[in-house]
Amino acid sequence: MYVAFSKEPMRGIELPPMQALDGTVNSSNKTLKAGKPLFHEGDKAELVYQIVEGIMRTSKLQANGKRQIISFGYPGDIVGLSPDQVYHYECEAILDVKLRAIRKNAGTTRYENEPAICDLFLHHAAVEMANMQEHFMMLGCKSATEKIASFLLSLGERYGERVENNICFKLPMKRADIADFLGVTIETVSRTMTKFRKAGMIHLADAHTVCIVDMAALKISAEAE
Amino acid sequence: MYVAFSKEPMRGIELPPMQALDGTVNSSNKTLKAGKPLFHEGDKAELVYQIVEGIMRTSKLQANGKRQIISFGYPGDIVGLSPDQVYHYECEAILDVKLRAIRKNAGTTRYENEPAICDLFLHHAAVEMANMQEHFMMLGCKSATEKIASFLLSLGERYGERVENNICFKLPMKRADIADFLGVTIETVSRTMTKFRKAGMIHLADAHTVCIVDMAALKISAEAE
DNA sequence: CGCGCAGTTGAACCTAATCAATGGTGGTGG
DNA sequence: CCACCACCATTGATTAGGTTCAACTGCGCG
Repeated sequence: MYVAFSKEPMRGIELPPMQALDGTVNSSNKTLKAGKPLFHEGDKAELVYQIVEGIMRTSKLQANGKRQIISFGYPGDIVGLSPDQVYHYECEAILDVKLRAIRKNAGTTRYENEPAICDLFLHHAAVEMANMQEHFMMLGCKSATEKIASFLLSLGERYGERVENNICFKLPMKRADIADFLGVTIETVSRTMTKFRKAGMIHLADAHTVCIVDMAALKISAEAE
Repeated sequence: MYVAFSKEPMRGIELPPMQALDGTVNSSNKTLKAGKPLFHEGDKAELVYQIVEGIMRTSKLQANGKRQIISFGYPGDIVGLSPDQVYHYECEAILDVKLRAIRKNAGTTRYENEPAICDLFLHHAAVEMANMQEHFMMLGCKSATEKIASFLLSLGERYGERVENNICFKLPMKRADIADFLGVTIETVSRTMTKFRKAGMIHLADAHTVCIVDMAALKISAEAE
């Protein structure tokens, strides 16, 4: 689910056979329009989902209105796992999404009797935790320039396609999402992207289409102290 | 394992019966002196541990030498879980610790055949992830003053004892650990603690013994925008 | 007694936030 | 079909919070 630095391949194929949920036909699939919430922090945590198609964001809100984006969820990622009976974060669609409900939390959060699902979730959680640890480095140790360079590199590594020797990809999220993911302001994201563009490190066909032109320079920007 | 805001009680008692590991007597227990490492990032991940006594820290290092403390581990917490065959962070003792090795990762990271352990780890992981999400808020959304106030409050809530109407507790870690946990400098930690002290919000018997004198004021400092 | 480490305090600097204005784009309705 | 509006992104000027560099203090231990 994490964007930052994961080398983990998508795992959508590894799911155990779909279960009938509540006996309701098709209750195990769901679609959601871009911008719509899947659940909110504090909602009763009934279902765990896997993203089949589209992109989501998970986030937490502070009392003062500030928001921290926890992760961007891509196909294969799992959202909604909770240690108790409520969700602990917001989850919204950034693009139109298709989801599979993997499991209904029928009054328990324990999985002793479902070893296949338990193992799937645990493995997913361990991957996610490793990625979250990378994200901590991002938030705690890096300058704004380093954060944005790292962010672009990680998206390029994972979702980029080679076009005429450049690595190109879409930035489906808004500048505000990137800002809240990296713990900087919208203005800083914008200024830094412009700086990279003017330095010839990236090319922006439009605000949401990035080509990494000078990978080496971008890597230096991502690690420079 | 997380310090920030978890309401989860200690879970040391919930462990399944101790397993014989490699047939070696007592190989399942371990002690470590303060300051000594349990494992390093990149080490082969053979064992998962539960802290029985003492306090640990887990951290990651950047190329430029900067360090991010991921968590402070207290008794009951689990360290060493990994999605693959290597540890992804450093783990060191802050005080002398006693550990139980819960499981040897004998060439696999999957737990389908051990539902009790899998469920234990998954539940722990879900708690930990919820706590990490709180830590993201800390790093991404809060000012230095808010970070340090929040940190003191969370320690007070969890480990504090009431002494003459104040909440008192030990800060076993160094200022540098707190700084690297919160993503600020040592000087900022020191200055902010002094500020709280001079404002009559806390009392410091020594640098590692805190009493929260004015809880309400500290809570305001932790949330003020 | 003196060394070394941890913590505190001070002063100058700098990065990124804030405040403010402008440019661009997509969608809606006249 | 075009005009208008709302939202998003960019850019500029100023400010402030936190870092950096530096000096000093206090304590534990050989």
